[in-house]
Amino acid sequence: MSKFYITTPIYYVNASPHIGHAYTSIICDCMARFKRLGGEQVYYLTGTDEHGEKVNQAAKASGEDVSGFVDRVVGNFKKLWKDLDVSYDFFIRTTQNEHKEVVRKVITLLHSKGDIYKAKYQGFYCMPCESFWTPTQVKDAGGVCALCKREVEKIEEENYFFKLSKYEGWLKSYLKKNPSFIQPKTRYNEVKGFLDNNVLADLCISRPKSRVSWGVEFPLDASYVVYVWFDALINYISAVGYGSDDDKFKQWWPADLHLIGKDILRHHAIFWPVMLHALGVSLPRVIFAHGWWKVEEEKMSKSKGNIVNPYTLIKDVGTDALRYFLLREISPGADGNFSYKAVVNRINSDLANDLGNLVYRTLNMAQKYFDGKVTARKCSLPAQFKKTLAPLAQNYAKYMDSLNFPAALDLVFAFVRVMNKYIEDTKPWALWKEKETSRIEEFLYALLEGIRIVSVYLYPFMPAAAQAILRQLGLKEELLSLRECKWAQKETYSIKKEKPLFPRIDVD
RNA sequence: CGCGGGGUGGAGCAGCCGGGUAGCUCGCAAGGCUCAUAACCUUGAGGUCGGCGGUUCAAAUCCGCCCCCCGCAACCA
Repeated sequence: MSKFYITTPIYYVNASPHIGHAYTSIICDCMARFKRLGGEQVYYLTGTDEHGEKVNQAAKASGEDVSGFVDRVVGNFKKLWKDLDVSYDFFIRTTQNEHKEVVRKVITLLHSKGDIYKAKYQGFYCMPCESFWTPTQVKDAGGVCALCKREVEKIEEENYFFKLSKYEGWLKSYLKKNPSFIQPKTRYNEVKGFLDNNVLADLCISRPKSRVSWGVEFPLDASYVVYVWFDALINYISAVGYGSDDDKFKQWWPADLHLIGKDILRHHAIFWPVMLHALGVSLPRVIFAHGWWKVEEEKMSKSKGNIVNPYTLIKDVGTDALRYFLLREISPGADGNFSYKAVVNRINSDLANDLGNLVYRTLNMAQKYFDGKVTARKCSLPAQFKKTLAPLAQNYAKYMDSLNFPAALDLVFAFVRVMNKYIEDTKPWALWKEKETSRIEEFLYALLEGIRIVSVYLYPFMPAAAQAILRQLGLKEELLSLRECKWAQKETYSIKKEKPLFPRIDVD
């Protein structure tokens, strides 16, 4: 049995989760569930990044002590994942001792290998960004922080540096040899372009406690804490036993997929691979950066006040419909536009009209005509089913593996539409008047089999709906496996019809 | 000449790598049906594939030039 280790970024806890966080975790959840459907052993890691001055300040701003504050925000994240049916296997917090231990081990090891050194640093520091700038960088930016354009502070202090520069050549050749390491392709090009146009400077990985107090204490020098990103990235290995549980680490590492947002591409595509290489640890197989949701064509931002709250959406449309919208509307590399109109439109046409109505009308006929008991009769696969089911079976996994969720769903819904058409073409209401009961039963059996198969394919996207379908077909959840996507697996159906899966949403 | 995306019927997108009748969803129009969530099914209207030029028997797809839009600040997936 093969394994699949998938990760979200660890979310920064200076504020509560919004739709973007939900999107990232839902993508990973869809992948994780898809892999489980295929019988793979999955380890789905998520968690929180809790150090750094910004967290400290956020805690102060809300009048809480830091550890109470982070606990509370972490609670918000965990609750959201529960409500969104995010099936992670482990939740790591960078404030956990186990993690901090590993961070210290990593630094000690890199130091012993000669990749960390202490140096006096002269330059400029941007407090809010926790970033250093050389005089040239500040000058180019016009005398301010090159990132945020705010005032910088001239500083001269000693810090610890990680020798990124030493590995620049290695990283370039690694990327050249592994063109699928960073996905999608545009992001790969971006990283390559960045490396071609810039010289990698060594990375400052310590912060004096006088300035940043909330962090992992630097192992070589108690007057410093570890730079928050250096601490954070290590979660991907500390969570699976690096430096503490060799068997576990061997079982799961390397990660098969680091899913990230495009904003943190450089940390994952440059710092992280070099850190691992310097440690002598193998690299993750794929780093995939997804796009961003715009809201009504505008960038989502706190300052614009247009942050979409996932809880409001769960309340309005439900978890499955929200997951479906986010995964169906755009494929993960691209940016997308979020609007309530688009959400409602998508739900009504795909979920209520096509899928929900198909299930409802089919079950209704099964009850009306056969009192809910439908048995296989000459259950050969209708020709029109075969025509769409074959490409579905053939390409579903391929699309899922490449995170092309819209393409996978298109295939599934093409089959849903074929079944709706099959009902029109067969005209069961006419057959009923002619007392052609055995033909109707054959027809209904075909539909029930088709719906059963659809429920399996939809499970990664809408786990609760898939389970509800199986339940109404009188089947057990264990049948959620790609192996079950074959025709005529069941002999009898005992229908237990419930309310429509997805009620239409009326807009006022 | 900074870097990276993008410009395809009313809207949103796929197709472009490996040229060969322009595809999907929504919307719109007409019709059909009634098992069904005013749902479903059929048919139709609607595109000089940003512009110009080149390669080719043939270009949305390859090459060159040009125009326009977005990101490459912060909060932040």
